Amino acid sequence: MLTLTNLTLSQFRKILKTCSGSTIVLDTETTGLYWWRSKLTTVGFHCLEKQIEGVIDCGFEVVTQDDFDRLDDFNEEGKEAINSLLVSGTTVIFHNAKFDMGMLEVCPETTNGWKIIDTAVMVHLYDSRLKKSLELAEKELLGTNSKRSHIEKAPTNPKIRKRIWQWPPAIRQDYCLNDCRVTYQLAETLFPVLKKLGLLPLFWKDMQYLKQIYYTEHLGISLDKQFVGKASLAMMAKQKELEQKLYDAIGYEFNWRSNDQLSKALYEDLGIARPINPFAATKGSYKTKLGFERVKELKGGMYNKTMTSTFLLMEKVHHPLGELVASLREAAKLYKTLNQWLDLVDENGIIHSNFNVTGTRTGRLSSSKPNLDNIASKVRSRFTQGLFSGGIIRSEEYNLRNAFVARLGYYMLSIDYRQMEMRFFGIDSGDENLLSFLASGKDIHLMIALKVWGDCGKEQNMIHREWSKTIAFGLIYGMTTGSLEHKLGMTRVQANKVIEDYWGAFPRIRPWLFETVTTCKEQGYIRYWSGRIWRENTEMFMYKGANARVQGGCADLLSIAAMRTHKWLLEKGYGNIVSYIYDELLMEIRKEHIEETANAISVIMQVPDLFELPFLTDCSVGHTYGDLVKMYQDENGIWHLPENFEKEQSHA
DNA sequence: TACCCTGGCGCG
DNA sequence: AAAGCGCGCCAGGGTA
Repeated sequence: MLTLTNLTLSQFRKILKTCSGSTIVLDTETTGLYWWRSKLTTVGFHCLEKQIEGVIDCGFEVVTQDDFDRLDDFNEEGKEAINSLLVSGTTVIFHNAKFDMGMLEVCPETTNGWKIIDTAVMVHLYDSRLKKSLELAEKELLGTNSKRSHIEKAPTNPKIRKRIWQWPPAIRQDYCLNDCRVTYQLAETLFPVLKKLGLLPLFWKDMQYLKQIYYTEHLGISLDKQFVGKASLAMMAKQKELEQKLYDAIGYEFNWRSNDQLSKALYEDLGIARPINPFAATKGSYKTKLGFERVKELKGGMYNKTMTSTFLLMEKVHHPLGELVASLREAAKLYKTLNQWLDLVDENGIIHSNFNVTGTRTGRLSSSKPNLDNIASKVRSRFTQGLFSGGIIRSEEYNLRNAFVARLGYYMLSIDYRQMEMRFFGIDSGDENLLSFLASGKDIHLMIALKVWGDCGKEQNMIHREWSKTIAFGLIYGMTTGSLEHKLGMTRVQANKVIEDYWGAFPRIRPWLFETVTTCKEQGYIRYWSGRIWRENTEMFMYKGANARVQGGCADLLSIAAMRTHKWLLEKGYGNIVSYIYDELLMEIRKEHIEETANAISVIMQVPDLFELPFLTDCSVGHTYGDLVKMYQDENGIWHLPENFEKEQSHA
């Protein structure tokens, strides 16, 4: 193997050209972790076939702003070289492809059709429990730790040791080359393993999906900075006001974020009676979902120490300060979220969230920097345990989804699945009752709610429906009677009745769960409909496989629907997907094509070729992610813009 | 100082 | 150790 360091750009181009059509590894060293604002210091490559590896480097330690600015030429030329030399027939291996591709500004989708292999995704498909950093993947799968010797050569100052861009170029280049070699070894090791496990079709699907997600991340989503600024000020004022109220009530100032201090203030200094913690340590025997009798002393429990969760404060303490603390926490949290967005927005007002393919145990995407999956909606949850999510509508500046707006000439179009997990559970378990409920279009949660609690008036029924929903998932995924008892403030007898009603409604729950655990016990993993595997070796956690095959199965379904949607949108030129939120695709669509798109994508998302039962959707439209209004579906199932849509929207 | 863990809370 | 599941982010508090 010929190793070449300190390459000039023209040497680099020449060698890269000789590797065209082969399999190569590319790795970059950069000034940070954000592809859209960090800069390249180093690019390494490794090609076993041609017995050559090499690295180009900016050639200096990047310390000052001046140094940072000096990187521009190197970046421009380096990107140009890679862009022009990657051609169809070449396979490029990366560890975390989206990042390196972002730094290099290349993607086979938009350039010359070369092929991607991402070793981080390989690791994830092999065993989603493993850490995906190159260092830990190497340790786990190759049994070596080659980074160590390189890091030891780096400057000893702990700050600089973490900043590769400040390392001497020679050490940095060796480090980068080493990463390339390790990445190659990972690919070489894992490829036959994935093949043997029958995971290659899924792997290639994920590589295709990766390119699409790369596209989505680069397009980004437009942030309304004016709204964010306004809301941020409002939150700050609200926080100050509520803080003062709390201090006045307690009688002194303290750090309310510290649960130790808050607990002391409430229960000691103010003398509020300490609540009995419903989630405290449980003793003795209880029945598991599968009917096993388990005798055990469970240590700890939730909220056992400080008893300051909103749930306890509001539902058990019943003191006005509970509401105050909850509102204070909310304002503070929203304030921090808004400020994070201002930090993460690019110079064009665009937010580039990361949609991580390797982030979850089950195969779902996760979103980070910022997380677009958990943005507070206009409906405020009241209970932290998720038992009740209806009721309180947030005022405009509290609805943070208002911050994400459609670009000029576009509307936001959201299409989500109706009862996706219930539907999937019905299919996966083959539960006849559930399937017929779903096929009939009946509101299963409401029906169960009426059966359990009776008709208590429309408003109360809707609350019961929310409870019913949570309980349904809880029971599918292994919630015990004790937990249900406490959460709903029921007696054991009542809780048992609720459970019996559910098991009566969905008789396949228990056998399906049992089969999942048995399969996992036999082979160490379970396999979803999509072919993805979920591993678990510890028997007492195998019940989690039930959730995994539903949650992960839905995720793989959505990824297929999303790829078909993306393709359709590109062909039509009507707009783009801007976010993927578990059971929902958020799109930005040209105003004049909303109805056509809603109808076409609804059908596409049903994936009628994959399952007996179509996955029905709901469509909503708006100017922002926060003001989506449900579209109207006529008797023929055709979607239309809501009545008076423009009029309603324009007042805002 | 730089981690690591935990609690709290937003979403599906 | 863990018996509804899956995330990410922030802040506090303890430890090396």
